[in-house]
Formats: sequence, structure tokens, C-alpha cells
Amino acid sequence: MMTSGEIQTASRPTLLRLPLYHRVLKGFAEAGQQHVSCTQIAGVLRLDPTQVRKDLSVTSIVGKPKVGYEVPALIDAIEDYLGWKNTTEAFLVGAGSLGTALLGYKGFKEYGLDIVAAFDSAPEKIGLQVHGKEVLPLDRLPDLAERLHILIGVMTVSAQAAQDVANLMVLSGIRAIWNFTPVRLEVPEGVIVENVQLSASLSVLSRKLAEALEKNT
Amino acid sequence: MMTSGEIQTASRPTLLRLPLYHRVLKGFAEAGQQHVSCTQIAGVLRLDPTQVRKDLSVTSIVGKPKVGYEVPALIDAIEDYLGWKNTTEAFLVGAGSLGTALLGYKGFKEYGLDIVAAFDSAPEKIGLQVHGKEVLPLDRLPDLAERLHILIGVMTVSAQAAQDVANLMVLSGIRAIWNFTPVRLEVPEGVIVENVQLSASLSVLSRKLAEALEKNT
DNA sequence: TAGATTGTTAATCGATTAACAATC
DNA sequence: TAGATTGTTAATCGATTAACAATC
Repeated sequence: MMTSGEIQTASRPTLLRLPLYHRVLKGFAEAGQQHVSCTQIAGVLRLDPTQVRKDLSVTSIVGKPKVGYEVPALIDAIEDYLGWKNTTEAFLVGAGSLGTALLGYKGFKEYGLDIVAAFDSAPEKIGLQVHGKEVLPLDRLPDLAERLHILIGVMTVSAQAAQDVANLMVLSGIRAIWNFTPVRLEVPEGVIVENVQLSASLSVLSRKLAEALEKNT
Repeated sequence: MMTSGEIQTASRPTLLRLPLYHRVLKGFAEAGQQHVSCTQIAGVLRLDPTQVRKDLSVTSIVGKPKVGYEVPALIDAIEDYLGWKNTTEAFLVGAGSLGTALLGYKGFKEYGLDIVAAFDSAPEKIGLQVHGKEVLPLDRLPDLAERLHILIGVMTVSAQAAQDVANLMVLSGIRAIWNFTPVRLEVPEGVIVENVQLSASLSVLSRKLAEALEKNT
């Protein structure tokens, strides 16, 4: 048995599905539905009901046989579990085109992330205002990160700079790196790295398209 | 046995690792190394050598016992397999902050993608020049996509608009959708959807960070 | 030749799906 | 009560890792 307060770990696939459930639940909530069954959720997302049940169990919410889950409580539990309810401040390094876009995207606040400052090592970028946030010189990162207790770093630098920037982040007390570079970063144990591999995702797309087109020949 | 010319399908994890191998191989090539073993590649990426061997086999390149693989040939084979060598033109829908960034990012050409036009349904965005490309009204997409034989669509619209835009893309002959919305799109069989779930990736990061911090308490 | 490394088959591991007792 | 739905244990599936014969 899992006693309350214990850490409920979820597999990566489960974590990736929770936001999907959240979106579906929001839809049911808007439609005024009070309760929902796993079968309903699974139906919308074309998943297995058992999988939905297992995934939802990590939030430690329980359902009632025949009735299902309470929609508002379940939404709340998912938001809580994924850390969407309390905002964490983050630093971004690399004020290029992708970095600028992420800096300007207000939607991340909904998911608990607030990028409060941007850093770059290129002198010509320093001082620029990007979406109301000033670009600071990279060497000011350690001091500021420590003073503001920043735990999350967003990396949108070039592949060449990636590992050096990661080292700097770790030294500055950053404990989790959201990595948009195509580099596999080496970090000490306990530091979290989450990779967003855009080029790899694109490659999956174009390869699958190639295979689909070949099949039609 | 796999006869030449046959379609070599790869699992998704394999496809996601191929770009990593490519990057490592580029490094070896720059260092002037002619041959490379799976053990070497695996060492850099901290993977299992057998896995590297299996992954590379999808490119139908063969190595020599004791010698390994020819570095330039292997790089070439990966680029070929992932479709990085011939550029495919794509349309982007949704000229918001993320869409604009993707439009301006020149790096995708390296991976065989050229976003040639952007579309939006908001009247105030029509006609805007974004990184030298004009934003066109969404209703012009079907005609242009058919005339230019566009096969790839990049979706950076709101969650609300996502399914409608997907339907429009499919009707216009688009066969592969690079989906940056958090919505699971419903598309006819044969149409490829590759999801980039930024919010989900962020949630994985913040959940893992929460678990790591709890552990230290 | 000796032995390092490939390619492939078998064993393991983790995640998904199926089966089923418990219960509202 | 009857039966729909939960929560959990067992079976299946796919991907990773280990074992090993083939070979340069």
C-alpha cells in the first residue's frame, strides 16, 4: 500500500499523457459534467481504459466504482501533480530566434514556468529588450541565479556552447535544464535534463512520410 | 534477409537516436578519423554498443569486423535515411510567437525542411512580413498547397483551432503534420502526425525536479 | 594466426493490455 | 439487487541488453 505523502513516481510515458487527460477533462468540465469514467477519457484519446486508470492513479486521486472520478477534483490533482499551480522562476540562456520566442510565449505560466531573465554571451545582444525582459551578459548568471534561487534553466544556445553553458548552470545552483539543443548534456547526478529534440522530431516526421510515400508506389 | 531497395522501417526510439549518432560521427570526422566502432559511439553517448549497431543497421550500411564503419559513408547514410539531403517545402499555419520563431529559424534547412509560406486567419496578421516571408490568409492555403505540391504542414495555432486547421491541411493534400499544439489530432489513415508537446515536456521537467527536491528533504 | 568487432539470435526488462475480484 | 466501473494482479508486447558465432 502507498501511504499518503509518499513520493508517487510516474514513468515518462505516463507523465506525457497526463496533460492530454487534463485537456480532455477541461472539456468535460466545460460541458458541465460532474463525473467521468476512464472509458470516456480513453474513448476521446483512443487509449486503453486500463492505461488511463493506471496513469491517473499516480495523482493519488481515487474514483468510485460505477460513478467514476469527480471531474474538478481530478483536474485539480493533475495540475497539482505536474506543478502547474505554483509558478517557478527560470533563466533562459541564448537569445536567438528560438530563445526569443520562448521568452515571449506567455503560455508557459499556465504550466508553472516564468522565464524572468535572458542571458547571452554575444555583446551585441546585451541590453536588448526582448518582450519586456532585458538580455544580460552570461557572466552575470551565477550571481543572479544564486541570489534569486533559480532552479530551472532553459537552454537555447548553439550546439557548440551547450555543454559549457550547462556546466555554468550547474555551478550556479540550477537543478533542472530544459534543453533545446541537440546535444546530450553531461550533468552531475541529481540534476534533471529534459531534452526537446526538434531536429530529431522533424527527422521522425520526414522519415515516416518517406515510408508512407514509398508504400504508395 | 533484407534485399536492397526494400523499405527499412525503424522504431521511433531508433529514429530519435540517429541524429545523436550523426552528431558524434561529425565530431570523429572533424578529428580526421576514418573508421569508427559501435563501442566508440556508444561510449560517447553512454549507450549500449549493441543498440548502436542495431540502430545503424536500418540505414543498410554495413561495417567490417575489427575495423568498424567508414565514418563519411555512415554520416552520408544517416543523412540519406533521415531525409536531410533533399529539401522538402512546407507551409506553416499560425503566425504567433512560436510560429514566427520557427519561420525565422534557418537551421531546419539542414534537416531537409524549408518553410516557404505562413498562413493565419487573423486579419491583422495578413500581409505581415515575417523573416522575409509574407503571412497569407488561411483560405488561400488549399489552392497554394495543391499547386506547389506541399506535403508537410507545421501547426502553431491555438488548441481551439488545431483540429479545424488539420482538416483543412488534409483536404489540401498535406500528408504530414508537425504539430506544436497540445491537441491529439484526428487524421485519416496514411497521414503522419508528429507531436511536439512542449507543455508536456515542461511538465516532465518540473515533476522530476519536484521529486528530486523531495528526496533531499 | 589471434582477437577485435560485426551481425544476429536469445534473454531481460519495462510498459501496455487483458483478466478479474472488490464495491458503490 | 444487478451491473458498471474501479483498482490490481497476470499476460502480452516491444524495445533493450546479453550471448555468441561469423569474419576481417
